[in-house]
Amino acid sequence: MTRRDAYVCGIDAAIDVVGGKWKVLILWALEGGPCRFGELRRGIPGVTEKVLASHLRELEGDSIIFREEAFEGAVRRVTYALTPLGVSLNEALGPLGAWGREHLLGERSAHHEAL
Amino acid sequence: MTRRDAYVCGIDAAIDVVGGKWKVLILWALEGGPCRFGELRRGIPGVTEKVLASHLRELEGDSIIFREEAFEGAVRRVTYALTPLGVSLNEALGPLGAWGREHLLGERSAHHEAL
DNA sequence: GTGGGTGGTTACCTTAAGGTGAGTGGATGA
DNA sequence: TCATCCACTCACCTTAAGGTAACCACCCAC
Repeated sequence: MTRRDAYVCGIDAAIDVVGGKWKVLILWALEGGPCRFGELRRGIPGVTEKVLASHLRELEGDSIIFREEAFEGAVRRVTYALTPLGVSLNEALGPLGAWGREHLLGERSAHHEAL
Repeated sequence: MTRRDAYVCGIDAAIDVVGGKWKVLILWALEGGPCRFGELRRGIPGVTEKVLASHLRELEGDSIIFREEAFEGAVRRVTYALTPLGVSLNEALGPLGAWGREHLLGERSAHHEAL
C-alpha cells in the first residue's frame, strides 16, 4: 500500500492506514484490551516478528495505537493499546467487518462476535 | 494484497476485496451510477488503462460490479455498474470513509458529501 | 488519410511489501 | 550450565502489484 501524497476521499486515506496485511488483525486483537508484543505474535498466527514490529510502528505513527514500555525491576514489559483514535477506527470498521462476515465468509463464522 | 486462503475475520476478508490501490475509487465513481470504461479512466486521475482493466475484472470476479457490453450499430458500448452486493459494500464503507475524512483529511474536504 | 475515440491487450520493468533466518542482550528457569 | 523467554533488529531475498509504452481492431469526423 503505497503511501499516497494526496487522497481523493476518506476511504482512500483510511484504506491506506489499515491496508497492511496484518493491520486489521492487530486492531482486532487490541479490541480486547492492551497486549504485549509476544501476545500479539502468538495471537496472530502467521505474522513474523519483523513484520509485526514494523506494522506496530506504522500504526503508532498514525496514532492508532500507543506503545508503553515499563521495567519491573530489570524486566522489560512493552504494552500496545488502542488510542481513542484507534477505538474510533475500530468502530468505523465495524460495518465493513459485518459485511465481510456476511458476504465473504459464509455462515461458518457468523457467530463471531466483534468486527 | 495477497489473496489469503483462510480469513480470520470479516474485515480481513473485506480489506482483501477492496484493498487494490484504485478499487475504492472505482466504487466511489460507480456510486453515482453506471460508467463506461473511458469515463472511469478520466474520472480517476492517475490510473492506467491496464490497472483499471485488471481492477475491474477483479471486482467483477468478486461480484461487486458487473459489466455490460452492447453494440449500437457497430459501436461498442461497455458499461460498468454496481451489483446489489457492490451497493451494500459501498454502504459498509460509509463509516470508514467518514472516519478517514474526519481524521485524516482535515477540514479541507469535510464538505465532500459521499463516502 | 490522419487524428481521435471506443475498450481494451501485451511484454517488459520497477518497487515496495512482506518473508527468512540469524543475532542481540539481559533475565529467568531447570 | 544450558536453554528459553522478552522484544526486538538486521541483512538478504522473493514475489506480486502496479507502472510504461506500444499495439489492436473498429469506427467517426475533419
